[in-house]
Amino acid sequence: MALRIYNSLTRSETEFQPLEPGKVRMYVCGITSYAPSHIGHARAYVAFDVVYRWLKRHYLVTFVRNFTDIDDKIIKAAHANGEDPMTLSERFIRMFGEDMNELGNAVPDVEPRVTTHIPEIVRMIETLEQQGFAYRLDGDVYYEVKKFQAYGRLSGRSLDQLEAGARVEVDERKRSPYDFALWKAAKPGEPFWDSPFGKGRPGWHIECSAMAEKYLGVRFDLHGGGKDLLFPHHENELAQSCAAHGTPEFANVWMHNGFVNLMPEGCPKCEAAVPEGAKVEAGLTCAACGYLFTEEDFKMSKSRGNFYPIREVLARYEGEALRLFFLTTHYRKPINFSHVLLEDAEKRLDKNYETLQEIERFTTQQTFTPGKSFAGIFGFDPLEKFKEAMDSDFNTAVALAEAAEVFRLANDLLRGDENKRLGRVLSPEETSRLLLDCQEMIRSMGDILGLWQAEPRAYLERRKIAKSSSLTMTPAQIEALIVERKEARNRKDFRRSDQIRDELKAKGIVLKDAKDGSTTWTVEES
RNA sequence: GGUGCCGUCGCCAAGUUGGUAAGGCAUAGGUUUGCAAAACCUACAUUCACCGGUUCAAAUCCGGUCGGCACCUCCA
Repeated sequence: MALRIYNSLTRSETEFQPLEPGKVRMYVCGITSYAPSHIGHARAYVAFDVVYRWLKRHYLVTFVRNFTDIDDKIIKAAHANGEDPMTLSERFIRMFGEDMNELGNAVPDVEPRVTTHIPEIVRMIETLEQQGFAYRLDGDVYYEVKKFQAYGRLSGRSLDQLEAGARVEVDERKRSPYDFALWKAAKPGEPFWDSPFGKGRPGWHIECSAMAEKYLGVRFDLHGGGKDLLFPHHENELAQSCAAHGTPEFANVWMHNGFVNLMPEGCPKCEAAVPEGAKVEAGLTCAACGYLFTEEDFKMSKSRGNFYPIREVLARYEGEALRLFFLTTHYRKPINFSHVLLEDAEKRLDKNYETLQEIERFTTQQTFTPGKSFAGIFGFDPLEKFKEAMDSDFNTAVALAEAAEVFRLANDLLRGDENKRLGRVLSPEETSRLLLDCQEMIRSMGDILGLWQAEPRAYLERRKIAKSSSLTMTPAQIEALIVERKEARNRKDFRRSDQIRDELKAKGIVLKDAKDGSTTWTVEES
């Protein structure tokens, strides 16, 4: 089956055909580095990371994601704390890199910055000026949207419609309120570069056009970003690039991811609206379902302005859990951010790693004999269905369902008694071989989704430590009680052994007895 | 005012070129266990906001109603 992608430009899902056989060139709009990146960024870049990984399976991909490192907001933020704009920008770029790493996102092939591409930008503005698409105004240079026939094609609006809406503040000097700055004259105290238009800096939009051209050419395959960028950012990029290149097309396929919505003023669990005048604060319960509001819920409601920094989330949850949470919803649909859902994702991930650990334990202790493959024995191939899901406009929700099937089968195999699906008992050798197949499938799916790549033992150990922070006992004390319980069990003193179990349970520690007689412990999440 | 999206089990969420409802969490019963935990098995939407239409057949198409959201201004 061929890969089909929803194209914002045509508003339809179509089969993907690279411009150049075997190769894909993609551009994704990066951040403006003036503040810590938020969960909206996290979702967008996880979504496009999966796109990148999937495309890499079939093509030689060049992935470009820029940094807009000079901009009004950066200058403003820098002035606010008496810092050099470049220093501030650099700091947030570094933070962004750390956040992306925690989320398991691959590093793009090129991460160009505006400030190191001023000549390319200036050259493009000059071209636009020569072609009659730009005009100068008091040291600024503007793009004249009326000169570009197809303006509005991407976002599906006409200039007439836009002007009827008229929510932009009107700058009387401009020929149209929708004309946008290609170059901005420097005000005193602002950073600037010399140019034929005077001292100044690039406007927003032009940097992406110039850098895309430099690294990907006049035409390329994919252009991505958040839904909010569709207008005006992408519309303007398209207008600039086509005008400067004298071509009717720019990116072949435009992809836009849906938003992360923060919870409204209501209960995060049952979504019951908070009655007028009622107080919502941490420690109170929801009248409808009894859910206990936490500090975070409250904070989230207050910060509807999109500011939930990635690192605040990562301080409490595994980056991989946040990733899994995003992937349970198709990338184009909006997703509601909530702690309840994130905890679900984290629990699911913990169980996945427990299964992976069990597989490892079993298969390293057991030899296997070659024989029929997984698909040959079970009569179906989860990997094929997984691929079909990915080919359907990157349907990670369905892909995840296929992965869940493999995990269930692996657990079934690990039980060691009659296999329910096959209706017979498998030999250890056969079980081992099938488990290795499962492991291989999970690794392979995970390689695309950016999940399940950690060493299970290391992951589980880290989780245990993270969850232990609220514990009143040290691991050594716990281990000592486990030893005592084992002795009690050996002499069949179940009263004492259960007493120890209950004691630990009360402190949030759950014991797990394995078949081989060993006992492990996990921390119950509060 | 303009443009677009969405409303599927208690919660999250697939499915919309029409053909008889994926998966996860939760819940109930069972197997297993000295007891647990985990795991596995079984059950859990004759129904897809509502109303009407097209059709042999609709969650999927058409019209309408109600409800939620986004964009048109910086924003992933």
